[in-house]
Amino acid sequence: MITIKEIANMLNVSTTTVSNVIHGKTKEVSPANVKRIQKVLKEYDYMPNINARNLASNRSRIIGMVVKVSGKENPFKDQFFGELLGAVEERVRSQGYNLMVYALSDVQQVQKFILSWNMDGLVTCGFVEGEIAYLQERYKKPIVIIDDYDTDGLDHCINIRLEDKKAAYEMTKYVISCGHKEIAFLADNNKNLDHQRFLGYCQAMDEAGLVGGKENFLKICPGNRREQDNLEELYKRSFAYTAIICSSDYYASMLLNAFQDRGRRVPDEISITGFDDVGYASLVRPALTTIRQDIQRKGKVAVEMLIKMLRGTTGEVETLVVLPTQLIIRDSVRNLNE
Amino acid sequence: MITIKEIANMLNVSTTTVSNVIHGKTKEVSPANVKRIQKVLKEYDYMPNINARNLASNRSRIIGMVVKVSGKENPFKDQFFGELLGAVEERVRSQGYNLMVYALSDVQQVQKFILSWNMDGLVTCGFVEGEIAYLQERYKKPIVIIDDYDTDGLDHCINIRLEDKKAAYEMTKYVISCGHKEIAFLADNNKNLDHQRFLGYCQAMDEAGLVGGKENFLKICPGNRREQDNLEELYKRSFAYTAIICSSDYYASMLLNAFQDRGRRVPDEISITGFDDVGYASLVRPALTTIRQDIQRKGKVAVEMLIKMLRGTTGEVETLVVLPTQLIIRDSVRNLNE
DNA sequence: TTGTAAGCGTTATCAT
DNA sequence: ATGATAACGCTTACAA
Repeated sequence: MITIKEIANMLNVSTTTVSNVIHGKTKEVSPANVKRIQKVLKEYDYMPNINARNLASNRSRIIGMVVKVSGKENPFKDQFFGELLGAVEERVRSQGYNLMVYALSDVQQVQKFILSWNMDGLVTCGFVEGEIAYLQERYKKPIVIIDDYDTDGLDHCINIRLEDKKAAYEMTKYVISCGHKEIAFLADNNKNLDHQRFLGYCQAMDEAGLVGGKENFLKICPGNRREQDNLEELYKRSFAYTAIICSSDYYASMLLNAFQDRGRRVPDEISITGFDDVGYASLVRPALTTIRQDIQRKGKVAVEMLIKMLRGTTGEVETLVVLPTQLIIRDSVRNLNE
Repeated sequence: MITIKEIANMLNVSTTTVSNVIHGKTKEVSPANVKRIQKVLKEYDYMPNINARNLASNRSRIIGMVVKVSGKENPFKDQFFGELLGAVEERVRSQGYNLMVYALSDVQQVQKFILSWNMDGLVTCGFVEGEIAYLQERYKKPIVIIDDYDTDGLDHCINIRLEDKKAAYEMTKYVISCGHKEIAFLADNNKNLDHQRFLGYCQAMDEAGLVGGKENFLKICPGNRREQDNLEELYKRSFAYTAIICSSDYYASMLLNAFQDRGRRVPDEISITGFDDVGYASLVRPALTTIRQDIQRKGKVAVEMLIKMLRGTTGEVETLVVLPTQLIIRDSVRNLNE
């Protein structure tokens, strides 16, 4: 690969002049030289050495996307993360940046990578309050936090999430409007966004004079060897309900199959709802009644907010973006009024 | 962030000495200095500036993953790519490299990025013969090509793919063994790996004295506004068959729903098979009879082969890896013999 | 309009 | 065991 210095020597000009042409500062260079230099640039297919450029200019044009994992899982197996990543990549690239991807379990690792590479900005997913604060303290550049709670108001950090509580509230209200009274809520934990969804469920139950609360929180434990026991137990407990609000399409589908395999008909005998509206939500049978979120947009907005901070647009950048959701009614909830 | 030079000044030693300690070459440094330096290193939380390191050492520890896209799609919406990426990321990271991800439609773009960043290696997906050759000519470092045909034997390139033809052959034979005679093959094109699968189908049909061939190739065109017309047409044509071999679970599921929505029962009235065994293959109803491939392993092997080339292990590195597949029998094929 | 030269933070060669 | 010092390729004052 040809370098600036080599070109400068070839043409008997200075590296400054070549550099200026490369960066389109043609006003500072005589037309004749612009031409000569551009010709060589093209002829030798000049490519800048980005490492050198970064070192000299103290920036990197790298944006990191790091998603938190526990254990050895592959988070991108989940359609949600895959789609999110794709949207982020597109935005990052089209804005002239480069995307580095990490699945990490430890903030210290995150710190090491973003500092060493001198990354210009970071998009994170799944880290919680203390962890973000840790990062924010030692990494003084923009951070976008996706789908987290309790991380508001940190300096140079932006939160992006859904109206989780409202969405779950509306879903629950819809199910109640179909005549259901014994309704459970299911998730794999009760923190962060799952907790918000749980709160929405509780509120709707409360307002309808029905009993929600912790005793109707069903915990699902997928991915370990007790999964089958867990499903069996959930199956048994499900007889106490006519409907179950699940915090993801993934769990809704698992339930769907576990129940149907055991001979329980959905939605005739029990109704099930999902969350996210991922690709297969409309593919499973019965098709899932669910909450749609626009994952693509989430990724896009994330990067755009990041870039806005990067450019340091003098106008203040909002520090929180809450994306809308939409109730999608399909076939997995039975109308008991009919 | 503290630099080597600063540490050296603080301790009145040379940068060489500090550098040696950083790299664990403690034999070349007096025990006393090792201790003093390590203490400062820890105390000030030294992080190397990777750009500087890369510039000086003429490597980058970056591995690029680039998947070809046409148009503005998000390839990572497809579970296959998501899972592949996750596996690649894990391997890359655990080997001490860093992953940069691009979805590109143009090899020239690829060239620009990999050369500018001085990437140590590349994993590609979806580029075809001429494109790979173009890259290989100007990028003299290891390239791993996933799921491509007609790219064999290029220098410093490794191919990784499935026994596509054999898998389709076996699937077709299985369907035939269930008593089917009118069997179609469905894909969105007839090139590359889809073509290989088509060939496997043809061979099985041939051997059984049945008629396969182009006239029973069904072309599906998803993702554009003619999608519904296309599905309607496929529905009509399907009456000529008792079974359809699809080249992906994705298409099999689409068909499943298009047919069932129109009142055609699967598998009672028509059988459908998939390919890949992605997550929802067992979630849709009827659960898909399909060909399983180990995507996780594909990604893992890809990176491992790449690293092997990188290390320039003197033993010759194989230039082609063909991964096995497995026929998974579920409920989407009817046994006509019973 | 053009050129000189310092500096970015490392690595690595070669003396000492 | 330790230290000077050049080199990596580029950006950017500053000078001419």
